[in-house]
Amino acid sequence: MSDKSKPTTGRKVRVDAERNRLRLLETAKGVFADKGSAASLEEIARDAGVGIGTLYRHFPTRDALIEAVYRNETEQLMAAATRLAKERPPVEALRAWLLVFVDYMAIKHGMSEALSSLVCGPSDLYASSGAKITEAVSMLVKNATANSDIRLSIEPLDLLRALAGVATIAAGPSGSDAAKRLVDILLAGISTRT
Amino acid sequence: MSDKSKPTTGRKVRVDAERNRLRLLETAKGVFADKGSAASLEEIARDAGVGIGTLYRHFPTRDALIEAVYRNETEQLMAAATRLAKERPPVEALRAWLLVFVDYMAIKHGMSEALSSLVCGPSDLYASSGAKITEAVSMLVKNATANSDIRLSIEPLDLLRALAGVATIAAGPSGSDAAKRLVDILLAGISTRT
DNA sequence: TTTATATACGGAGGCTTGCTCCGTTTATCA
DNA sequence: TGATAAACGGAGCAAGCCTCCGTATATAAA
Repeated sequence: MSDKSKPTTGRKVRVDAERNRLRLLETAKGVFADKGSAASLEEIARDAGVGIGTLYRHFPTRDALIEAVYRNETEQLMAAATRLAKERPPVEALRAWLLVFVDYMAIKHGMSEALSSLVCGPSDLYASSGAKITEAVSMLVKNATANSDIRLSIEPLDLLRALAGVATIAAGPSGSDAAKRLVDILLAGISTRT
Repeated sequence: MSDKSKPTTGRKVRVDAERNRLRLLETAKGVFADKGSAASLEEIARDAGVGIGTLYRHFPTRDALIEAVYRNETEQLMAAATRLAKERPPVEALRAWLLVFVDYMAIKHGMSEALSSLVCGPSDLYASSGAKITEAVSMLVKNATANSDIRLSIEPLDLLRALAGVATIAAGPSGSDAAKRLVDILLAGISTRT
């Protein structure tokens, strides 16, 4: 993270460019949360007070913008995974993290949609963020299996996909509750304890 | 099903109208499967060899078309539920039906997306089809709980939502396998047997 | 068979949105 | 204080959604 984004030139990054980039990210976060990731990019540019051309220069595709917006969120999920792994016994850490995941999806309405694509990734677009989340959940799962708390007969990511599915489809508070109950069912389903 | 759609008049339904209706349904099924339910309606009309106006007369909204396309599918799901409930013990019937559900979602790529909306229904659009599927899964679940095979701590529909989520997000054969493993985990999670 | 007419057809056209291109403006550096 | 590389931003084209209405035709009556 020490590069100035343009190592090929001596010029510093212009402050207006960086400012607009941040304004766009902030605005996009709000708009995506409100209207889902299919929201109008023109609206985002307008709300951010920049031209549509500026938006497209910073983020050449819709997906590039989405990825940038949610990179921050995925990093928080990663951090939570690391912290929980240290603080709690394996299976509890896993449960707690899954609940954190559900909360993230619930709070940011539109985010669940984005996270779905992200968790999936037949496209390479979300590859880096997706890889991080995979890493997080895999670590938690590995700890729990090593401890013989659970037997895993499914890809760790598929657990997230199921949660993402419920949260995506049934948005709102009731969907969140459903997702939380689903966490218990899933954990019971893969538990070695009777 | 004995009405001629226009009981207010003596005229028969014109054969060209019915033919175009069927062509549109058939074409839409293919295009939705290929490109998801956001596919261009103009393309569907073009492929079906009719004008865009004709498409809109038969199906005033995109959702009307989607609903019509998948009504047939949901009826098959209903039929399968009824049949399985008669032929097998409760919990097996439930498992078998969930697997049928997964297969449906896997085979028709684009359908999973439509079914997601359908299974959800904050909109009334898919109300009738959604209600049928709810009915089907509820019956199977009720049988199994009455038999004390499972304890249900979650809405039956949420089971489908989880499956839909996995199938939607991870399309293709691997997604299908994942969804099938998920069925086992879910059933283990709500089973009363240790 | 011929005629009358209800009904369906289909595309032009108005509108919105996605995305590109390029002339104008401005922050940086010498 | 220029020179200039870089960013800005909106005009403009393409594509899609949906409506409207003149034209074509299947059906029913004579």
